Amino acid sequence: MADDNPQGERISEAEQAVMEALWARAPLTANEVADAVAPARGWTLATVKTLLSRLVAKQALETAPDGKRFLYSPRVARADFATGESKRLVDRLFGGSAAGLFAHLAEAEALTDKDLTQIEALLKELRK
Amino acid sequence: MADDNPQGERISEAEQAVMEALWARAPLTANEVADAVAPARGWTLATVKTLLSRLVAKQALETAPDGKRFLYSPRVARADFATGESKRLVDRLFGGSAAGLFAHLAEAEALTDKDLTQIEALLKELRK
DNA sequence: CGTAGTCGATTACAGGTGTAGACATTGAGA
DNA sequence: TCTCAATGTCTACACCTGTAATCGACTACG
Repeated sequence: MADDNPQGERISEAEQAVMEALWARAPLTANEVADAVAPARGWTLATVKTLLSRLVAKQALETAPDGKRFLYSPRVARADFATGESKRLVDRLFGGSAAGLFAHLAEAEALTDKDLTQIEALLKELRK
Repeated sequence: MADDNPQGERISEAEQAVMEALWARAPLTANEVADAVAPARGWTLATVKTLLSRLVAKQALETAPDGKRFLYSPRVARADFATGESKRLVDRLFGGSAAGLFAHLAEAEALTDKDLTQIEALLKELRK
C-alpha cells in the first residue's frame, strides 16, 4: 500500500508547535493557528505560514479551500506522532526496551509519586 | 556556578553514535573511535574526526594529549544524556508526565510482556 | 637528513530548521 | 469598477547536521 507519511518526513520542534494547535482544534485557518501559537513562541504570522507550508509539503497537514483561504487539518494523529517519537527514543537510548527507559527514569528520580501511583494503577489494569 | 554543558549544546544523532563508542570504552584515539563506529554507519575516518571535533567544541568530550595525538573521553555521562533526552520527550509530548508516556506506550501496545514484568518488579522495588 | 605517513584543524557543501520579508493574487468594500 | 486588505507562495538567510576532502604540522622510518 502506498504509505503516505510512514515516518520519512519528520516533524521538527517548531513544526510540532503548529501541529499542537491543530491537534487541539481543527480545522483552522492560518490566522487562527497563528493566534494560537505565535504569541507564546514570539513568532510572526509569516513564520507560522512557512511552518504550515512545510507541514503540508511533508503531508502532515492537509488543506481544504474555504473561500479564498485554506483550512488546515492534521493528517497524522497526535497519538501516532507520540508513539513514533517515543519508540525512537527508546530505541536510540535504551536498546528498544521500554522497561529500560523506566528503570532509567526511576534511577534519575524523574518519577514523581504521582507517576508511580498512576503507573501502578495502569499495570493493574493491564494485568486484568 | 559556571555550568559547562547544562543542555545548551545538544548532541545530534550522528554525534551520539560517536559518544556511544566512548561511553562504552574511554579514552580512545580518533582511530579507535572510527574503528568502533565507522563501519556500522558507513562513515569514513574524516567523518568521525569531524564529529569528534564538534563534540569537543560542544564540550561533550574532552581531550588528553597522547604523544602526537589525542585521547578522547566523555565529559557528559551517558546517564545524564539519557535523562535529558527522556525528560525532553516527556515534556514535549506528555506535558511532563512520565505516567502519561507510559499510558501512551501501553495504549500503543508498545510494551512487551517482558517490559510489563520488569516494570512491575521495578515498582515493587521502589515501593519497598 | 629528507620524505612519507599520520593526525588534528580547516574548509566544503548540500539539505534541514528557525525565522521572516517580499510578492502576487483575489475577494470585498467604497 | 477600483483599490485595499487578506492570504498563500516564493525567496532569503543564518545556523545546524551529515558527510567528507584537503591542508599543514610533526614524527618516524629509511
